Amino acid sequence: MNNSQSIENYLKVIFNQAIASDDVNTTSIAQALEVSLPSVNSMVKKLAGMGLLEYEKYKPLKITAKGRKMAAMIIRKHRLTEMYLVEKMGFGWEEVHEIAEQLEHIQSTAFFDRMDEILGYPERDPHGSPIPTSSGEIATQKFRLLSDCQPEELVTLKALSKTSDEFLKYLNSKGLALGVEVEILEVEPYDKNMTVSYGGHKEVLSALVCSKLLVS
Amino acid sequence: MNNSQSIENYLKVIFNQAIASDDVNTTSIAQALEVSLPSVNSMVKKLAGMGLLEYEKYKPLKITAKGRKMAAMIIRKHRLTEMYLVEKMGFGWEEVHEIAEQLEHIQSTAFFDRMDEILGYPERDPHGSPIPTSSGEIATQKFRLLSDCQPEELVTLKALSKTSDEFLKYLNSKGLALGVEVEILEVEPYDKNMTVSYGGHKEVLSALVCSKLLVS
DNA sequence: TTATATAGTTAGATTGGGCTAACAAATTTA
DNA sequence: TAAATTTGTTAGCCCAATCTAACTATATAA
Repeated sequence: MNNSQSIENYLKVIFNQAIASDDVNTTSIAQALEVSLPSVNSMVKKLAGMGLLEYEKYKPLKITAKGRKMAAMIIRKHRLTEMYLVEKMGFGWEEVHEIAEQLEHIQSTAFFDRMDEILGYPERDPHGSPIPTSSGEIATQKFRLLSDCQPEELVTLKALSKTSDEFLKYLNSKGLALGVEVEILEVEPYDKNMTVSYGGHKEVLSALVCSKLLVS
Repeated sequence: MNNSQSIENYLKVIFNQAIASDDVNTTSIAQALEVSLPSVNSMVKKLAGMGLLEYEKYKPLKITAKGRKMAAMIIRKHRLTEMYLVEKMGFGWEEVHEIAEQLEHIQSTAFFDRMDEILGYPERDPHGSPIPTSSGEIATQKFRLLSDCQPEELVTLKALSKTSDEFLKYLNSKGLALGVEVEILEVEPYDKNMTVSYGGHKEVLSALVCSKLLVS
């Protein structure tokens, strides 16, 4: 068996960091997975041996095409699962990450392909992140941050950038969901708090919140 | 984390063997899991240490109430999954065992409880085996073997005793499914082959097949 | 009832994935 | 540019789960 859960978790983290910065460093992997640096070091060597990474001592890591593809398949499983749990099993978008973290390691591709089919080949998961296709292609995110928008703009909430259960619960409490149209009324220059309007009422959103909302 | 997949697999096998013979021996566990005897020996000690088994050197093993309950929860996950895959995802009954073997190790009980709810709290899985409740109760099988029936009896196929993909495919090819009414026409004394009638046609079923069909 | 076969156990090695402690390279910053 | 900090590496250990080889009980059969 070539792919353990451990290997898959490393690959996923590395893939995600490669999107942000192309070069990946060992320390950030260690932090993301909450393991020690030596653990990362030895796993990185193993992944390199499997042709999933390019590794040279003391140099930044690079993920290979093979590694990228394998990571995409894991992320596909994760995001299809999240979508299925929300759409077909009635879970809330704040409940599904945890469950999908476990299900993404299921080997059977038939299982996920059937989910995909039942869902009608969705392009995005419940948090607006793109779902890789069964051939490993993944759409590039092309949304703006709400925090980069100006007063008087009218935008639609399309996705979230750094989610967590708490953040999702906060959004629930504010009635914010994907697809909601938001008008920017005012930006406070000092702390970048935004006063916005949606669903017929006004809200003040902090800079922290606005930096996690992707709109178009 | 107290329950690894390995522990769960041992427990499941031990539970199943305890149904058949109450006392369980090490060798049969080793065969079922395809591991060596020393591996079983050390795992058995660990399970005993966890209070799931009673173990004394050179004596037959006994599963404790705690062990039985934990095994029931794993089997519940397995059988609910099989039912869900067949009823809600369109898989054939010969495809689901493999997938359920993996899904049964998912921790989230909410996931399985939701399946249960969506399925309407089914009592049996697609192969007629009872599904333990969320509190760990499991219905006792009270069917007869088709091979124990006599000519002129009219029985209904209720469950299967020793399934495999090949056996299920064979049943598919013969149009045999749970709920089918079968009339026993003749039993050949020499080899116990049965001539039966169902769905408007006659078939001859071997003793091997008849010994795997549970009827009432 | 003794010999043999079977079942169970122990000792010790191996592999995967993790750790700490100690050290080396690279990068920052004074 | 030299010193200090951060980042990456190596050595060596641990634990879970497996294995083989060697041994001990128990059960079976001559």
